Amino acid sequence: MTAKPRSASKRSQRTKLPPMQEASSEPPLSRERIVAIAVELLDAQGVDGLTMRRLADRLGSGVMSLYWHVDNKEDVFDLTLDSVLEYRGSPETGESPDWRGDVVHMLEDWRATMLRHPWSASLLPRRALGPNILSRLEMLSKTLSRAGVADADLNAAIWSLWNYVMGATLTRASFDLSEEDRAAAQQRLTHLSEHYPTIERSRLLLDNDWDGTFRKGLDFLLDGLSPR
Amino acid sequence: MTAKPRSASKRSQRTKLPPMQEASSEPPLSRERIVAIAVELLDAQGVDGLTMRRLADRLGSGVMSLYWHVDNKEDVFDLTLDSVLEYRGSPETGESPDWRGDVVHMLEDWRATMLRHPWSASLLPRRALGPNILSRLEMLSKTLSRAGVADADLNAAIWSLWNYVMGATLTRASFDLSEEDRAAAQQRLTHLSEHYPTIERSRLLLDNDWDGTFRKGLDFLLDGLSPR
DNA sequence: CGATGACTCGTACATCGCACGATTCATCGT
DNA sequence: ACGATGAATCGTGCGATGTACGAGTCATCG
Repeated sequence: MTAKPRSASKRSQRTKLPPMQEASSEPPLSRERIVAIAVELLDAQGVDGLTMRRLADRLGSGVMSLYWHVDNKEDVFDLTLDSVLEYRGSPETGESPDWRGDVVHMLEDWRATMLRHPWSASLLPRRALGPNILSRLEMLSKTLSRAGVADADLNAAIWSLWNYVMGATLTRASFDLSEEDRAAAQQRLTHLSEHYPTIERSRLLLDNDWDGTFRKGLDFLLDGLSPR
Repeated sequence: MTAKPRSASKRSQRTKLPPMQEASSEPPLSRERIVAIAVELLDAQGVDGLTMRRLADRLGSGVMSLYWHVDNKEDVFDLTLDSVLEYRGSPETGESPDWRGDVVHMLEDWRATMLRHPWSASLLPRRALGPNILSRLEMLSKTLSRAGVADADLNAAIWSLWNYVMGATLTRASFDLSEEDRAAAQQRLTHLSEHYPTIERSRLLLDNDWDGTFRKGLDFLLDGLSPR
C-alpha cells in the first residue's frame, strides 16, 4: 500500500542529489517552499486570501500535490505560524544585568514580528505552542526568575506578560485594518458624548501612538511584577 | 423599486399588532430571533458551526429569508457579539470607595461573560466596538480617573487592562478546546526538558488554576497602575 | 381595486477543502 | 536486465458554503 506518511507528514529524509533539474522551470515542491509562499500569500491577502488553489497556482503545481507534503490546510497554518515566530536569540546568553531591558526587548520584538504578519496574531491564540514560542517563554521564565520573582508568582507573571502582549498585538492589528470603523466609532462617540463623556474627552479611540502605549502599559505591568 | 433597507438593515419600525398567528407553528422572523438562535448555535457548535443554512433550519425558514433582516453573515456576527456583551451596570453608580474592587469586579464579569460564549473572545478583537463595549470602557475610564490616575496615563492604563483581559480570555478559551494538545506540548516539554528546563520545572503548561492566575496577574497590573 | 412595499423563499452559481485513484519516474533487489 | 516498490504529481469529482437574483405571497392604503 502506498503509505501516506503519518500525521506529521514527513518528506524524504535523506538528501537526494538534485536529479538533473530539467531547465529551471520549477523547483520541486517541498514543505519549505509551500510554507514560504503561504506566508507571502497571507501577508498580501490576509487569512482569507490563502486558499489551497491559490497556493498551488503560485507554486506552479496541482492543488492535490500539496497534500503530499502537508496534512491539510490547518497544517499549513501551523507551519507558517511557527516559521514566522522564529526567534533569533538574545544577543548574549550571559548574565545581563538589565533584566528589565531584556524582557522589554524580547517582547517588543515579539510584537513587531507579529505586526509584520498581522494574520499571525489572530492565529496564535488558537493553535498549539510551537517550539519557537516555547523558547520565548523559556527565556522569559529564566529572566524573571533571575530577576528575583518568587517561584510562586512565576507562572502568573509569565502569563500576565503573554496575555498583555497577545491582547495588545491583536487589538493593534485589527484596529489597523478598520480605520474607517474607528472614525465611525469616534463620530458616534462625539455625537453621543453624553453617554461616554470620559473616553470622549480623553480621545481614547483616536490615540495613534500604539508603540508608546504598548511600552507604557508594559512598564506598568513590570512595575507591578518587580519584587518589592 | 423594492428598496432593500440600507446598510443598517432595519426592520419595520412600527410595532404591528400580531396579525393572527396561524396556530403557533412558527413565530415570525425577526432580527432578535435570528440573533438568539445564532447565539445558541455558536455556543453549541463554535464559530464554524454557524452556517446560514443551519440557522435558517433552526428558525424554520428559508435561507434567503434571513437576508431580509440581516446584511450578511458578518452582520450576524456583529449582532450576536453585541447582544452577548451587554453589561448590567455596576450595582450602584454612586461613588464607591473601593475603586479597585469595582474594576476587578467588572473585568472579571467581562471575562466570565466571554468564557460563557468562547466564540465571542475570538470575535471581539476584529469587530467594531459596539455600544456595550464602549460603556464598559467608559466605566473603566471614569473609575480609574476617580482613583487618581493621571490624565496623561489614562489611555495607556485603559488599554493595558483591555489588552490583559483580551489576551487572558482568548488564551484561556483556546487552551480549553485543546486539552490534548496541551498534554502533547507537556510531553514534548518533559522529553525535551533540556531545552526548556525552567518552564518545565514550573509546570507552566499544566497550571489549571485559570481564575486564580487571572486574578493574580490583574493584581500585578493594578499594582503598577496605582498612583504611587 | 390596483398599487405599494414588507417579507419569504427556491434556484443557481462561484468557490472552497479535500477524498480517491490514476499516473509518472527513480531506485533497488534479484 | 527487469519487475517491484514507493515517492511524488495531478485531474476529477463531491459535498458544503455564502449569497445574487428574481419570482412569489399578502396586508395595507389611496
